[in-house]
Amino acid sequence: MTWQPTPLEEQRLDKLASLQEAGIEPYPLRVERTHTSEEALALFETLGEGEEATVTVCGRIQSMRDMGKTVFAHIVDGNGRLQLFVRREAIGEEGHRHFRKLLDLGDFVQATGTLFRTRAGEVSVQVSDWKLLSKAISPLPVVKEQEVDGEVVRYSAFADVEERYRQRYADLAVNPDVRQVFRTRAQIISAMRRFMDDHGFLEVETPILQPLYGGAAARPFTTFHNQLKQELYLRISFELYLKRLLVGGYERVYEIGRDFRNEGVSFKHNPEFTQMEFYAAYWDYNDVMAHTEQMMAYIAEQVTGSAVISYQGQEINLAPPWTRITMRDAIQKYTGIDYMNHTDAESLAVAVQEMGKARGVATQTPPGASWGKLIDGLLGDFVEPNLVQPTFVTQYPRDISPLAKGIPGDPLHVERFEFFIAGMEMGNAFTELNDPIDQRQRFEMLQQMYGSDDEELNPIDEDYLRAMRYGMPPNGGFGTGVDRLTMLLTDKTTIREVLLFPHLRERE
RNA sequence: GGCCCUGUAGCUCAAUGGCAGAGCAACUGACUCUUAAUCAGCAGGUUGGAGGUUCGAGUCCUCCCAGGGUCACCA
Repeated sequence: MTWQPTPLEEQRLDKLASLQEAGIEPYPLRVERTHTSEEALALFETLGEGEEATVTVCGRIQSMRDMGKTVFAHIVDGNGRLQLFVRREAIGEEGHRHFRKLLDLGDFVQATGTLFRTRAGEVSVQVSDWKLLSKAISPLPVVKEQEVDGEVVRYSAFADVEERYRQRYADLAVNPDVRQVFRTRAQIISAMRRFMDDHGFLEVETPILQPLYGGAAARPFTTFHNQLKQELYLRISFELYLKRLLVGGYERVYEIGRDFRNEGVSFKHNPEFTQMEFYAAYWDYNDVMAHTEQMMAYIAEQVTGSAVISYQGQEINLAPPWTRITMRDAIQKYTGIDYMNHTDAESLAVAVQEMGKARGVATQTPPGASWGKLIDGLLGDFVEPNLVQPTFVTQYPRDISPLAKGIPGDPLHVERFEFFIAGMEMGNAFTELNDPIDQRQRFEMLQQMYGSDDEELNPIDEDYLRAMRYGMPPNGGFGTGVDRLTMLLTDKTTIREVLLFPHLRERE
């Protein structure tokens, strides 16, 4: 949609013209900053009696209080804010008038002057010269803040969630706490990367555009390469490529990147999301569990200063060791059903229905759901919400775990775990299947289970099987959602608050 | 996709079916150090969109759009 200036924008365009008439360049090329606001404030504290310091600072005008002869303005820069004290005697009649009349909230300015403390006690810049750096045409939402008993109270905050997401730049510009969320997110990823690097893992990048998709049960996005005349899929996981690298001789690899799943959006689902997966040769899922709990505690400590965090008013302790419970015990504990007494889908569905009736709760046993799917459904409905403290749920049904190694003597389970924190699934891992014959059978079993028109059915990846036939070391693998981890460590209840530009429906 | 809720000035919000309002921002001015500055004045609207009921609709009805919640779906 083309831009039609609003009346407020027309006023600012008029000011822009006045500035240019006065010979002021509204979008100059060069900036002469000597100090950030933070540095300027620190510098002032080091000054001795009678000492002076001149600084040139830059930032966006956040507030302006015009007292006639004197104008007080706060500018905000990357890490803080600073008050400008603009006095007519100090900068001359014209500079004073232009500052008062032609600048607006939202403009970027540069100001030069000496640091001093006002009568009210705030360290400020006594401006002797200023320069416009960028004229803002559209008014940012006005946010006023006041300090009451050390707490910052905000007024008229920009709060409409839809507009905040659609215009994240404006959200970030006026809401410092939002800026902080994404700093924390960067720290989380940085700490995760450090932990992996320090444990001998090699960071790699594998294809996002893939001729075949796999590694998860999800519908992919499809696209097309014109010159190759080839249909391509955006990856739904990294798994099959990372394990090829173990065949190639790397012992420990990981990747942090974007996965794409063509599914519904919700408070914990976005069509593209960030995952970290790793694979370690000679590890089994017990080793992966130990690594997981250490890593999560490390990240929390690095980011929040403690392995004990607060999420939605609940205290959560990420320090190892975490609770470990088998799937069978977990289901039994929270539903009363021992699914080993119902080892086929039909019988288990009956047991689930009876349990639901007895407890007066709705249960879902969709026709055609496999035994494993039913168990997974019970986990999601009855167990997951209770797992507030970090918990590993271990030993998953084989039929929903086609890439995990079986447990010897147990035809129904595999060495797989998921871990849960704050009632949310945070990750998935297993002792990886490295037997190419078994793997082919698992893939073929899936083909029968899903039916050929089910889009969640992964095509059989013959190249992956070929790689495995060259010999893949036994290994443990792991995947976790970085967005959900960020939600946890920033105390946010929706994934959109931790994505800079969450996906929204197109308007009009 | 089902159900529920929401959409009014740039921002935050009012308005029993009866003249669309307030605060902040803007604009005009006053003011010797203010900090949600203050004071005086002035302006700002297709009430998300399209229909309908009614003498009269921001308000009631239908459809559509967008968002939120919830359920379904989603390893």
